[in-house]
Amino acid sequence: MTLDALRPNSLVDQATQRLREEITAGTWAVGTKLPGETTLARTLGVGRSTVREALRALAGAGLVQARQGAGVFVTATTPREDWPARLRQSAITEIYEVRAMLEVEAAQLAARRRTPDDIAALDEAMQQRRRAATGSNAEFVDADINLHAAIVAAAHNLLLTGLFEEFVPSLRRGLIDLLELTDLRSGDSNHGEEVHSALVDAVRRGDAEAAGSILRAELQQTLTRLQAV
Amino acid sequence: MTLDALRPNSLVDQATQRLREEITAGTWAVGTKLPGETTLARTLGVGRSTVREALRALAGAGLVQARQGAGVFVTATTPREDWPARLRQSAITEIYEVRAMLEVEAAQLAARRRTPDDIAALDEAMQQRRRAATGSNAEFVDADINLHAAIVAAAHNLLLTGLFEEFVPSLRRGLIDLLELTDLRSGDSNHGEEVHSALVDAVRRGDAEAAGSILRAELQQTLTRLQAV
DNA sequence: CCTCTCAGGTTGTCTGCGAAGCTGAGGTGT
DNA sequence: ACACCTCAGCTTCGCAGACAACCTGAGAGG
Repeated sequence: MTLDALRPNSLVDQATQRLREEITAGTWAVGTKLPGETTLARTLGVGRSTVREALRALAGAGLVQARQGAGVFVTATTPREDWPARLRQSAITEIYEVRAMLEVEAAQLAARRRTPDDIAALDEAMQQRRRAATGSNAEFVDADINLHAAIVAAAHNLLLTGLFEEFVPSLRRGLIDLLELTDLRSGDSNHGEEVHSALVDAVRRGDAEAAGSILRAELQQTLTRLQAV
Repeated sequence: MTLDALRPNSLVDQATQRLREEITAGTWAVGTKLPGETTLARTLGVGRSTVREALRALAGAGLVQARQGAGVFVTATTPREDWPARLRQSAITEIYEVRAMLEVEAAQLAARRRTPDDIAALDEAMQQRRRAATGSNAEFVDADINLHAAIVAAAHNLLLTGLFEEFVPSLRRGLIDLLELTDLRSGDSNHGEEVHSALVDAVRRGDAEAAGSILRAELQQTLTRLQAV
């Protein structure tokens, strides 16, 4: 029961919420000073310590910043996005779609930029995926995702790598569910071996077009399967 | 000078940091209860209100959650990724590269999924971009980004739309800088008019291949310009 | 074995106090 | 006229104490 989250019970939570709303609404622009603690306490009708804790909560969320002797200043008007939560709420098909966008292009970049180290990592991940063929669905999915992560890493774009990592938990859940539901691996426990092998080879050869199209076809196929479930 | 951020001046900040470190280090697993406020105060050598404010900061960051009468519980061991900050730190070329990945595929999806409303929005954004041709670099960039945002929106993937919005601030800065430095618009204040017009038409016709390749070429060109700066 | 009661512990909130620090007005010296 | 200094008034910071509200688990009672 998430009833706790619905009722903004404590005064601190209420004060935090009201202040957050005013900040996001733009009542105080970025860089401007908030009213003093005592003033806020009077206007909100709460004690000073309550205001202080509310401001601390906002500071923890990255919206304000206090400077002793000077005041509390607005540092941002938009709260930090909670992407993990957002990913949990999004449909698996949407997640997979974005993942496909990132990864197809990443594979092309990887084919152009891969270093010997990258190729070694790809081979190792490929081996691991083969070994995981005898394991559980979760183990197989983990190995599969690791291989894909290695491809993304070979694109040598740190932002992209971080973004992909953000997707991994949702991806993992979605793929495991897919395997549980569709029996895709039955009789073919090492599902997708040839495709992935071809993909790694394309990256090794530096054949960007091949890498991109192989991966696009594979991801597209899985996406339609996901949509069918 | 960002010296303020480096020295964890206040006791609350120090307490917050120490608690955060312990949580991320796994001293207390997710779901477990932290020691009581009075105990923490004694352990950390600070007053109870100081501990309370530190806990509020962690709560604001999504690491802990307090339940009156029960205690303070760990809700996560990894802090929320601060993607805006991460984007600010990333190189503009990396940002632009990822943006290109997302947007090229988004344009293809948009060509397949666009509704009459989407097309109306695209036309409106295109008009606005033409009008902004007489304005400042910042205004022109804003109009340009709005058009691209409209294309992404037409792909009808909420996750993708949110992701793109996250990129906008960094994109805006990078593009404005590029215009300031390269004089790209001098003598051609409505730079890229034909390309964008062709792009919108491709989406209107539902020609995914054309939309994708037009946008890829355009973004690639800008990317090489960015790398040259 | 189930239910109720309750003592002890915990967080929530307020108030008062003093310390530390910033800021701008106004004076001072050159 | 300009640069520098001083300082009063504001702000946040931190502590302590008090009490309220609430949760939890142990033990009494059915």
